[in-house]
Amino acid sequence: MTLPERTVERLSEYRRSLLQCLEEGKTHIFSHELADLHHNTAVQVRRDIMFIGYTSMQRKGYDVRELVDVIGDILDSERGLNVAVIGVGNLGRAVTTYFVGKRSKLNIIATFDVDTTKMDRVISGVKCYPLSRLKEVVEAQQISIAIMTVPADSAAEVMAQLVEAGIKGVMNFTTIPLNVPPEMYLDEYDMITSLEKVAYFVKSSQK
Amino acid sequence: MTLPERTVERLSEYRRSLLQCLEEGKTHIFSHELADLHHNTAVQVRRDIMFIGYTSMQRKGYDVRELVDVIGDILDSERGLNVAVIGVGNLGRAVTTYFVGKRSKLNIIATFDVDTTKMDRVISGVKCYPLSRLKEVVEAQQISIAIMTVPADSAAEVMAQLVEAGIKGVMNFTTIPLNVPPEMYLDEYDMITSLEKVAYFVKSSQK
DNA sequence: GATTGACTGTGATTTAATTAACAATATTTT
DNA sequence: AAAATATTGTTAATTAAATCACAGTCAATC
Repeated sequence: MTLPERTVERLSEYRRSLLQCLEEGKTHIFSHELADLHHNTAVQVRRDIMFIGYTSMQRKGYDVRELVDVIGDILDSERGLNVAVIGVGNLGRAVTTYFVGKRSKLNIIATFDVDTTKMDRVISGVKCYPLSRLKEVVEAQQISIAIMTVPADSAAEVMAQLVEAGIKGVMNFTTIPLNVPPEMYLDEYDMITSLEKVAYFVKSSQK
Repeated sequence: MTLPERTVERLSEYRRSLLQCLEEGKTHIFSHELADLHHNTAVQVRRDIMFIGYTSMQRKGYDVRELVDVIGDILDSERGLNVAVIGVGNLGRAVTTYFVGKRSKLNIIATFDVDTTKMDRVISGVKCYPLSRLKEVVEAQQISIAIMTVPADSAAEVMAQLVEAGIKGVMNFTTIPLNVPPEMYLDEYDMITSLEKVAYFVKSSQK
């Protein structure tokens, strides 16, 4: 059984808040509290939690620790997954520093770039390799996920190399939509679209 | 009438491809061609275009130029909207350079940061102001949209200042969900969630 | 000039996601 | 210990989004 996409997203977000709760020493949390933290309703929270089959201490709210663990069982792979960032521009650097240090089963363990002057640079402890060594490094280090932050004009070509290298899932931040074979999971995010959407709704609300 | 959120997103994406077509001298495009460019179906494209009330030259496909203009009428504000980037870290810089130069009715015209050593630095032609001058600059330059790229721990406080300054729409890239008054439009994007989602679907597909 | 083929535009249907409604349960209050 | 309260888990209803199915149109072909 695979969960609805939106539920997966929300679980990831809930977990972040729950970990925060743990740090603050909060051991139990009600559905409406979790909802309030996420522009969300209590019913939605309960529904999401129902999907993963966890059930609470009735009337005391959810046990934060347990819930974190159950979400972990769902979202994380047992041994963790290795991730590479492709393209060490501003965005690539931002993403890399963003992730490193976040406790997680996802480890960014390599970055790649065509620009050989960037080789062996280390960003937040992560080493940069030449793109030509992609396949070799991906195989040696068992990297299964790639984050694409290359310029739009090289995206298609680089994508082909990722497929060839055996990457299983891609997070695409370039502004052009990419095509991938069906067995590969692809998620795309386009900042310009997001901003245009904000602009549209701002505009609509004003008149 | 406001359009469905997803339609708005897709229109923004279509426009990008259409502009690309124009550059290549392609004057007409079929719904299925546009669909193929966007992991999408021809019906969905036609439905989206139907929403904006444009109708094609039957049988020749859509007139690319006209369609770009119609989408512009929908998405863009007449005089354009001014945008500020709040937080000049890696991500803030990436976003800024990303946007500048893209022909668009959205102009990033200022960045803000608390770190005063960054003042008067210019990123891709955009000047950096101290956060303390937010309200003043926002009013003087009629900035209506903010892109939040500050560290998580200062996000809530900065958000309050944005509200106070009269910002109408916010694109939030910090990892904590923000609360805004109902008249303000907020869109949030969380890279960690996206990546965890990719990991989940990679994991699910493998067993 | 009838017939075919290639598209578009759109009502009807299906599927996915959210929300409402409420029974069940545990806790506190009276 | 009965009544009131707060909260969950879940079925049913609703809404939003995507897809199907097909009539209508134009241009090309027979």
